[in-house]
Amino acid sequence: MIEFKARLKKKIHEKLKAQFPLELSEIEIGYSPQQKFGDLALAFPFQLAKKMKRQPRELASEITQQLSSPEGIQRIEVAGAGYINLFLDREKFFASRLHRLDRTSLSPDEEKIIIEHTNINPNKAAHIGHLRNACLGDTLARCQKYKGETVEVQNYIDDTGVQVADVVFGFMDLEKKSLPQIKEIKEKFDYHCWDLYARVSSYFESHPEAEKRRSEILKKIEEGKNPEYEISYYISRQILKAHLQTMRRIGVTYDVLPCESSILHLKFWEKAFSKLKEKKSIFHVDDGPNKGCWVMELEEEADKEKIIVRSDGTVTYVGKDIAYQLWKFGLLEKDFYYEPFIEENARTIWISTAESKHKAPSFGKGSLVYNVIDTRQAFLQKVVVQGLKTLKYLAQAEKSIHFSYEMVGLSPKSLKELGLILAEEDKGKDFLEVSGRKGLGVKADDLIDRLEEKALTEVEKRNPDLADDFKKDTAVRIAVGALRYFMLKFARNSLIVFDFEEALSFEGETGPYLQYTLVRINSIFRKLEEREGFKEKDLHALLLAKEIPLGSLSDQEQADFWDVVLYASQFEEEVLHSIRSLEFSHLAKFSFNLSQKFNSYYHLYSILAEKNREVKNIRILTIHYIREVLQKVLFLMGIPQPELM
RNA sequence: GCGCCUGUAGCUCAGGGGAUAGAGCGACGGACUCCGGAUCCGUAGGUCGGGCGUUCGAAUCGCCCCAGGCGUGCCA
Repeated sequence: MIEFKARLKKKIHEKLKAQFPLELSEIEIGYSPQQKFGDLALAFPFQLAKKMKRQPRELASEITQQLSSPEGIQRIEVAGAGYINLFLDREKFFASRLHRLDRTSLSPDEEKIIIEHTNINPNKAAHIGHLRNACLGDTLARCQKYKGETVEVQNYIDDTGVQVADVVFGFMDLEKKSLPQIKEIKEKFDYHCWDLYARVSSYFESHPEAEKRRSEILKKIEEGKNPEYEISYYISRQILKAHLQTMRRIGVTYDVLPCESSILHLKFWEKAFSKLKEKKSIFHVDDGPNKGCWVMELEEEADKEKIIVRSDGTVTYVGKDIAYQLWKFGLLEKDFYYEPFIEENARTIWISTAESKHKAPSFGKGSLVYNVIDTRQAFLQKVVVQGLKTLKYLAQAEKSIHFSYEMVGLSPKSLKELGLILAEEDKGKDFLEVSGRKGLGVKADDLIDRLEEKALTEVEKRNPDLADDFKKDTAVRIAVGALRYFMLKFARNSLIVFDFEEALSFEGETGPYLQYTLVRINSIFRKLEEREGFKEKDLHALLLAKEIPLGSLSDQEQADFWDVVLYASQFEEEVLHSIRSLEFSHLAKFSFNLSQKFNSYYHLYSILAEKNREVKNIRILTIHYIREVLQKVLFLMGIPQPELM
């Protein structure tokens, strides 16, 4: 539809530009709200009427005369106060859609796109908030790749921060364990650390004197070659592996894992620091409360300054982030080394190192960078962009995009289900923030386990005779479908108050509903083959038709057929719209609406039982078209396809 | 205080300046001698937080109020 509209727009402009003051960009082609108003609608006569000081309706009819019937358009009508409604030539349009099924009208705009997402501190298990992040980031990556872009997915690992140090403290000082003893832990390691981290946090609250030990651990981790460092290294790598495995379960993967430890050892910050000083992006403060710090003045609030380097000379998190952002654009004049971290489906995921030991691909040097981080970090992301601006990297500042989204909260009901007790201060709240520090949250693997369990029960109910492995595999797909759709269906600025009942639902607007729709379509094709020997090649023969003779359909069926086909044809527009607005709830909505339209159609028009060959063939082509679109859109959302369910 | 975000049906949420504001859940009532009922059809349910403005046209844009959330650390 994108290329169809583009051609049409040009044609309209050609025909009108001599007589009307109309720019190509002013012609917007929208969709009519109802079939009786046609398929496409032009509203520009309203603007034109104003410009020319004339009646819109009158102008619209003049324009309609002038346009006659462009190619592909069967009829043009003036409607309402001045709309021009276009009726497509359905037979030609549908045939051309079928011919274009394996082509795309999208094309890349960038050299290379970098998407950073997930970024979980490697000191505890992943939770539902992280799942939202990963689902959004992964869907963006899939859509950009579909568009034809070169995409690199980075997952930043903060392996030297206080969170990891806290768990080191937990193991060494609270549990009194040595590294060999830690390695013997049988329990799921990320789960063990989840509890331990919460214990450490509350320990620090009641034992302020332990602070000293905490800073000592931090220092030792940075120095390396001591038990604290060895343990921290073990923890962060072990938990990172657990995170990657969790994400693998829902079909999310990465290209490279840049680590903070590498940034530290390779002195990325020092390089960035000298650049910032050189360009006077940051200033040394000589007196006042921030005496001794290096600060950046904030664009919008001139009286406020953001500390980049503390008075003791250590750099803050934002400072390191600026260095990392410069690296992503290839502007730092420094680079990481890499080694393979794990193999996944015959693909290597690389992790950054401080030494050159392996031949590795080149990463970074993006032309467009997305940072998928929740909205609470908006301020810091702004500071990072301002860093680029003050360094005069204006183009890159424009191309640093904070893909922000609201957090996932917990309803008091789901807390109760988890057996967690509300703190006094939290009573009366509608929702609670997920907090790793407090151990407050739904662990990602727990949720996926529960989804799989429920899906398995449902599969058992419907298909008791299938092989166990097959049932299990199907349940996994359904679970992933349910989870990924759930994470995408909300607009990104909408706070998700997590509720088990809602998340575990497989009916209505859910992933399984979409999967079920596809399974149904496939089942029709399977039966066509079983009962009538209708094969792939027979379908291909039908697809070649130059025109589809819709005359054999009843008026009502023509209308119903057209409703679903015209909608399905908007797929790539939806992809583009979702990318541009970073709003993948559009894509989710589209897939759901399309499924709904199919399901209604399905109940009205039988395919297998239809006697009229022409009618039957059109129906076969219709559901094939829907299937093709639905498969693509599900893939973009990372929703797997079950064979049966 | 300042900045960002949110307010739409009982609940959860969609709505890209355009024609009669839509789904899902829940409630109630129905559906094929069947291509899979994880489905479909119908009914009830709305001062789009309030006000003013811009516009041929506002849930959508602007301003002001009201209510809520999140930022605003020499934490990350």
